[in-house]
Amino acid sequence: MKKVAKSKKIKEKIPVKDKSKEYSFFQDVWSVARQIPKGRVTSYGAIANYLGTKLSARMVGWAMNGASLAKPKVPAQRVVNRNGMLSGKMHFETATRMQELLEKEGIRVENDKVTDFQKLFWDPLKELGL
DNA sequence: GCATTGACGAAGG
DNA sequence: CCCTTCGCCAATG
Repeated sequence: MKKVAKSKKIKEKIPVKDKSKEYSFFQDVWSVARQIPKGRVTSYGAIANYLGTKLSARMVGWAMNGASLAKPKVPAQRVVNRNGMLSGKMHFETATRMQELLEKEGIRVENDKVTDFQKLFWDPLKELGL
């Protein structure tokens, strides 16, 4: 994979558990996130599950923390928690940025959560493989 | 190097 | 049904 964008906040350091692996967990997460179809959403747990670390959904969230540093941009707004809630909206440029992006794609957001989340849910395991 | 935290999630009370 | 605890793993203090 390409090198990750240089960051001043997180330096250029990318968490890599095993150097023998050419990818980092971050990049994998971003990779999956970019494949989320427009107008669809998924959850941190689903991505974690796809990466084989479903018990580490928190790491996905952590990875998304650096999503804003990724290039091309990662549609982090399409990634919500298992409840369909925009748990990460506060990490966007503005508190309303995430919702705006989602509504722009035709996703209805109500009270900080995606309506019809279950219907719009996009499971990488089901859609990409398996 | 231990303790706390976190864009999560499942299980238990 | 709401709240607490625990697990997961990496970063941060």
